[in-house]
Amino acid sequence: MTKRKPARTAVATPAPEREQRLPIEAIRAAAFQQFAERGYPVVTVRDIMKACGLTQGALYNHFKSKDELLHDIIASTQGELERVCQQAVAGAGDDPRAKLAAFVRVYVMRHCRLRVEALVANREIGWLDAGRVADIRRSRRAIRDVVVGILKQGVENGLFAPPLTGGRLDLKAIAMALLDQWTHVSMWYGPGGTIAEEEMARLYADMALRAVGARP
Amino acid sequence: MTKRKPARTAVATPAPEREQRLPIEAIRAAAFQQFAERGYPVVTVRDIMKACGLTQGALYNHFKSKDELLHDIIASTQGELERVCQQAVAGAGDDPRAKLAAFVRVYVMRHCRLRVEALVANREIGWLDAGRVADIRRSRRAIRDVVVGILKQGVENGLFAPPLTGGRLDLKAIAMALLDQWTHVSMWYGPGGTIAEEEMARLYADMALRAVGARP
DNA sequence: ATTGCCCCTGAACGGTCGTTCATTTGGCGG
DNA sequence: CCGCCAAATGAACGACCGTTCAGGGGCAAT
Repeated sequence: MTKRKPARTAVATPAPEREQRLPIEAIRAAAFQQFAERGYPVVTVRDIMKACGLTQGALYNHFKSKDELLHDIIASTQGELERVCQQAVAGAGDDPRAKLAAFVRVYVMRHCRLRVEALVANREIGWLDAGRVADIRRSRRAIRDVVVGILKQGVENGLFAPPLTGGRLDLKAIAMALLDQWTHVSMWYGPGGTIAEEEMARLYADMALRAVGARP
Repeated sequence: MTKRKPARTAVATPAPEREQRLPIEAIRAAAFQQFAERGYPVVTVRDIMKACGLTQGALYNHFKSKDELLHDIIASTQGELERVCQQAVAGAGDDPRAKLAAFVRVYVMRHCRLRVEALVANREIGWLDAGRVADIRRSRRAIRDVVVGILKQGVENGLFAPPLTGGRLDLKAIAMALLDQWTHVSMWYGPGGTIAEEEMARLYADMALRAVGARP
């Protein structure tokens, strides 16, 4: 994100990368990579299109604007995240401890494995104009509410005993704190690290269950 | 951060804001505000200077470049954060539980109170060029190592029993996870919220002590 | 009154940006 | 072999960027 010019790692193939089947998919992939590495506002349309072997003008055969391209790739990532999270919870039985563990496992592993996509979806959302940003925020709130729901169930069943906030129980704040932790794994987890995704997910699940005071 | 043009909230005073004593301080304050609201790359030099009643060229009487301005305000924030964190730990006695609680308290309260500064220091660091980013990263590592040190002491004294990662104890990963949580309070905590800074700090300290398995 | 200095002004410069569009390309059904 | 149309080209456009710089006060010391 530091240098403003593309890194140009190698000059072996004049047509960079291997040919993607659909040009629109190649554009999406190149945009993901470049937005993640250098940030939306400094990545130019020319950069993206050069990275998939086309010229600037060709972008507008597939997207109305650079802004729509960003929304497209963020929305697809965010939508699938919401889907897999809800699916993980739904398939974890009735025990809120199992639900929370399943949620953390899916959420953290996805943020490790799809590091680039998660990074773009979480960091570049602010560049969308007001109209497009609304449904992304809605999806985020939905995910947060899934966590709040699990916590609420656990508290009602007497299985969770989370810390209080000023004498009161604020599950929304706790859910935000936990989600911040899980989300930002994508900022520093690297495949070069010594910890496998599986172990990462386990660590975070353990910490979450302890933080909310889950009965053993 | 969405709109590219300054918000222009009111037109009451043609000279916006009240007069700051030193122009250089006014520039710093305006830059903080604008970078936090809209992001470094889309805030222009003209925007910043207009916000403190000057014209573009005057910036270069105080800073060598826009880049140096960003580094200046980030480095001062980061430096003071490092200072207050180390001071909090030093003045908390020998019990690692008290040290950790004191650290979290200072760190979280600072990220609530100085929301704007924390936001800029954490989000805009990537726009600095490689030379300037180095000492910011060093300071961040130093802060992380303070946390790792507290955890290590607690484990050695048998006062902390943190979760394992693949059979091994990875204090660095745990410290990163906790710091992510504490740092990103500045992303969603607002003075409009119903939770006071004090209670926020207490909540996060409670969660941290539970997460690392502190003995009661 | 004059000097020197600091600070500010605002036009100007060379680039680069997102986007448009007239034109060319290329593959395919007939 | 022809016509067709979606898709790609690359020059062009207007706007705006960070930075420079010659010129112009204002004010303290001389």
